[in-house]
Amino acid sequence: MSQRRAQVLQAAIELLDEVGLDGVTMRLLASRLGVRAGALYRHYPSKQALLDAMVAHLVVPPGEAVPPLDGPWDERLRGLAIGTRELMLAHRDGARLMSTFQNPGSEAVAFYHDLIATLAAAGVPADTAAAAVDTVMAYVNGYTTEEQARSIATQPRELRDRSFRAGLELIIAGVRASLP
Amino acid sequence: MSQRRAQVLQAAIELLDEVGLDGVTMRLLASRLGVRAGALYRHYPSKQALLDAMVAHLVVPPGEAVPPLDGPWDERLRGLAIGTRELMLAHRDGARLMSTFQNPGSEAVAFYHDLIATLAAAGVPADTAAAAVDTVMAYVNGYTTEEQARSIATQPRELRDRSFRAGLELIIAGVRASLP
DNA sequence: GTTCCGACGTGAACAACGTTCACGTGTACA
DNA sequence: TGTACACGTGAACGTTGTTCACGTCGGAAC
Repeated sequence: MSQRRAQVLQAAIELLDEVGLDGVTMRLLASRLGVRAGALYRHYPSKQALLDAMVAHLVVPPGEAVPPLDGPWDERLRGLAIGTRELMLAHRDGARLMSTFQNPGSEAVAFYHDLIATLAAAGVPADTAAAAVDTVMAYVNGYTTEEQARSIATQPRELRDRSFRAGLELIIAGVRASLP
Repeated sequence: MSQRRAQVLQAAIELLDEVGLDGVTMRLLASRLGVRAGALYRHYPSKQALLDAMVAHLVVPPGEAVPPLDGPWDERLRGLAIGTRELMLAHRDGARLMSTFQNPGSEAVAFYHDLIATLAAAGVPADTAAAAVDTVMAYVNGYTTEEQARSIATQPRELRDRSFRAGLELIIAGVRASLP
């Protein structure tokens, strides 16, 4: 990736945290870089392409390895859920930003299948494992999206954490109850 | 509600099903009514107000009673989840539209508390009941949002129903396992 | 019957958005 | 010295939500 391209991406992420997703404008981003809006199209063919690059950069910060995914199956499921939520909460409107991403990406798909296989190896029936992962992901998306949409002047972080964990443990208990 | 106001709302919902949420434009909506865009502001102070009215109309079609909510607690929880998803799937981009709504509305809050009280009366501890409702709602939102975002050229409705039900039963099983 | 009012709509404008394009400008390499 | 390339300019285009001074028309009041 070109040097300038990376600078644009970096500035876009910083701008996101400052003004939120709706505030990220090609003109405003350009002005932060001391440049006119048209110049950005030298580096990204469209705003959507830039948003996609932001998601990819936030999901897998280059040079960082994916978490090991060890331990019993419930620990892995918990790790997936908590890690994903943490990723989304790390930036303003993180959940909404992720949902603008349509292209799942081959490594994300691979990660998904790995996780299911891992659960299966840990004793969870194949179809239950798939349902468990899907359910947890839907839950995390739904919970975190609403959490960030209404994050102004509501409960403190600790309470939201507790509430999130309570729902997660409910799902895990359901998976456990479905084991042979 | 004024006569014309209701016509605008009706046309907006029809337009939503035709062109999707992103296609709903004040100018296009006005042209469907044989009118210029500015005229719409006689009836709704902003586009957001119109979207809010659409959500309110779809959630509680005027003149229709809320479902009875009887039976054992798991039946009620199932009814909530399936009914909410059905509501969202009834219109194009329904889930995304609902999520543009910030104002929960007093009757929605009342419904929420009623449901929790109902679960409690059916033998679910108060905090477990609240967690259960929150978790189910987050799950439904997450599942249905993704479902509609990727609804083009994917699985048929029946398969998506089965997958949704599988996740829902997982959560219900989790609640059951948390009972004293 | 005239007057008045309120509901409704017009048409033109405004600011902001994403995007395009012909054109510059400087740096580095042959 | 010349040329290729990366980068940026500035002005425009079409679209969006929104505003506002101005019309029009029907019905109620005097």
